[in-house]
Amino acid sequence: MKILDIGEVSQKAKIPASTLRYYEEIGLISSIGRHGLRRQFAPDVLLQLALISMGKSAGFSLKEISGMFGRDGKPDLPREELQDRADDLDRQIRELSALRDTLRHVADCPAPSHLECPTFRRLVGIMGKRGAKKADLRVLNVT
Amino acid sequence: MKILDIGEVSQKAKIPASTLRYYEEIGLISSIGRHGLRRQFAPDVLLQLALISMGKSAGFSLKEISGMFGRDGKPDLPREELQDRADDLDRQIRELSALRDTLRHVADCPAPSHLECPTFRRLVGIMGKRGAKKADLRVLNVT
DNA sequence: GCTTGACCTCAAGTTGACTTGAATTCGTAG
DNA sequence: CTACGAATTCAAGTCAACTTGAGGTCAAGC
Repeated sequence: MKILDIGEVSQKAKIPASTLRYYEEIGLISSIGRHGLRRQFAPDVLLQLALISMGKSAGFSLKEISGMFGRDGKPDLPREELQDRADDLDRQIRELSALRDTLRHVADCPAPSHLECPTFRRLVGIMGKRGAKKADLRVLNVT
Repeated sequence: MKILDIGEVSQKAKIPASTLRYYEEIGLISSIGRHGLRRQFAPDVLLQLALISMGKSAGFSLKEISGMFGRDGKPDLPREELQDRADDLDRQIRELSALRDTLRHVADCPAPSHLECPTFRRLVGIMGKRGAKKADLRVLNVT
């Protein structure tokens, strides 16, 4: 179990040291000791940081992320809540797929205004799956 | 083509009027006139707002979104750039899928610390597709 | 033993995306 | 004609997630 100091973590995870300090400050990750002043981390922190990165790219706040795989990789949340999050992600994945297809269509379609193009409208329409459950509120930023 | 005033747009899109004003201010959408003081919008604005919502949930900034489907639904960006964005989305969709699977696994797996669970590590490992192209930088927040 | 470079702390600053509040202006219903 | 409610402007405030800067500390190499 090789111990990493903050510089190595920063380099391997491509995250500035200041951010790692900040993450520790808010309890998202934790250092395992010091070498002089230097923070030392267990190698697992790299895995945690990967999770954090994914969580962020899914639009979760750092607070939510720390609830999902807290300080030591154990979730604070009940199973049901975790399944709800997963369901959110399914919805979001469908949306992103529609967005991706829309983007590719826009890149190819010669129509002058896409708002008039039926293909475009159909693609965007995929978003139109209504039914605002609690889950959607986060996604739609309706708080 | 029925014209909508800001209240209707706000209600149908579930977006506060203040936000709509803000979006107009930054040139993301545009109103088509006034009725007294009240802003009026073309119905297409609802489609645009759906796109904006998707773009946001994909992690794009409002500035990027307005580059993709600017003020009247026409992209400012060259095709190549749009395809790059779509590629980003593909990557992100893969990540979100991994995250979703990880979440479901965490909800089910009885292991005390997930960092020790091989299934967990494999799932998170999907993220490990390295090769930091310009595109990844945004996703990874390495600017 | 001294220098150097990477790290430290702590407070303050930044950015993006909105929201809030006070004072004002319409248009419609009564 | 007046009251009402829904919108308006504009400046200022908020929040999350970091970043920056000044001034200090340490351990490893020469």
